[in-house]
Amino acid sequence: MSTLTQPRAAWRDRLRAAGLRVTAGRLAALDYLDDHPHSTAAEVLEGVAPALPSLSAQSVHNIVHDLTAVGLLRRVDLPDSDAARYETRTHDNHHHVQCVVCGRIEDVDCVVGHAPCLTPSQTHGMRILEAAVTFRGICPECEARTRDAAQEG
Amino acid sequence: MSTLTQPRAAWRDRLRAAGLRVTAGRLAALDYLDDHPHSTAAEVLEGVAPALPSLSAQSVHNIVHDLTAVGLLRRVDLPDSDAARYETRTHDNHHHVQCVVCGRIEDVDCVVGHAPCLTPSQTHGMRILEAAVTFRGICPECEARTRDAAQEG
DNA sequence: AGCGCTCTTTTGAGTGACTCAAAAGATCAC
DNA sequence: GTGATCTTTTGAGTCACTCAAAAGAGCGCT
Repeated sequence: MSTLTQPRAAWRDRLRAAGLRVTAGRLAALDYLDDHPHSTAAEVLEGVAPALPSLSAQSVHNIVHDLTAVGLLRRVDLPDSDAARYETRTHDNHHHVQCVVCGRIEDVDCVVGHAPCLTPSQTHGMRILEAAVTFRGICPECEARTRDAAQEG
Repeated sequence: MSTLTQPRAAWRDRLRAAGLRVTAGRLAALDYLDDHPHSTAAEVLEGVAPALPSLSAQSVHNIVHDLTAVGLLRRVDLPDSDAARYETRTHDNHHHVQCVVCGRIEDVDCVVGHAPCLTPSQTHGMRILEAAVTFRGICPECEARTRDAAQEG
């Protein structure tokens, strides 16, 4: 049922290549985040619990921290979100759209080469390394629901 | 010595217009944030303490929350920042550059009309309301310091 | 100017994400 | 298999922020 882009064997190789040991917790977290991008540490813990009930919240924090450090995960900080989120899509500098109503998060590719977001008008002398862009919007479902509610009134 | 863009009398009027009472804490917080943009609640508390030692941390949280709600302040959520930041520049949809070394934050105007950041390639059907953009870079001072350190090695 | 209703601030406790540290446990090179 | 080393666990602690009730201040009204 899952739509994993990386089989477990690939994760094993990438963990080893990063100099990290292959553990059940790390594989489970990578699998879960591959299938459920933009999850918080708490969500990873909950999602992994059925298969790995012994995994502690602490370990999940260690895991996402370590895997982010070696580039196997990317940390996503969204405005108005209390907890950090993580995803397996790394090194492609994509951005995110979030529905302000339901909180749904989707990826948005950044057009490499054009990257208009990387050329701000004034940089205060700073050399720009990257741009973190979060679009806030309303998804079709929530917009329809809002419209329906308005018509009923 | 201060470079306030708004005299106190203006803040009084804007507070009253928003239906809020004029209190010493609110005026002090507005003054401080006008002079020290992108400050956290803790920084506001510290900066205001000399003039208003009785003001509690709780009150500062109330103040920035309430003033943000009525549009007198704007909340800024920066990646890798544990605390929310606030500024008096509202309603002009500007963005921010942050130095990844020293953490310095500067404003970046958004070119109204062109606003390339508001037209992502795919929106997943979402109607985009706004884009929150944070540029990460290195400020001249930190770059020079890095260069000097490299030459010494 | 003074009274009093209402909004603010204060005080105190509590939540939730995350960190630090030491001991128990698992991984992997040999 | 065995042991050194890395991970996980367990437990305590920090920090930003919230909730709630009582004390206090602002301001409309007379």
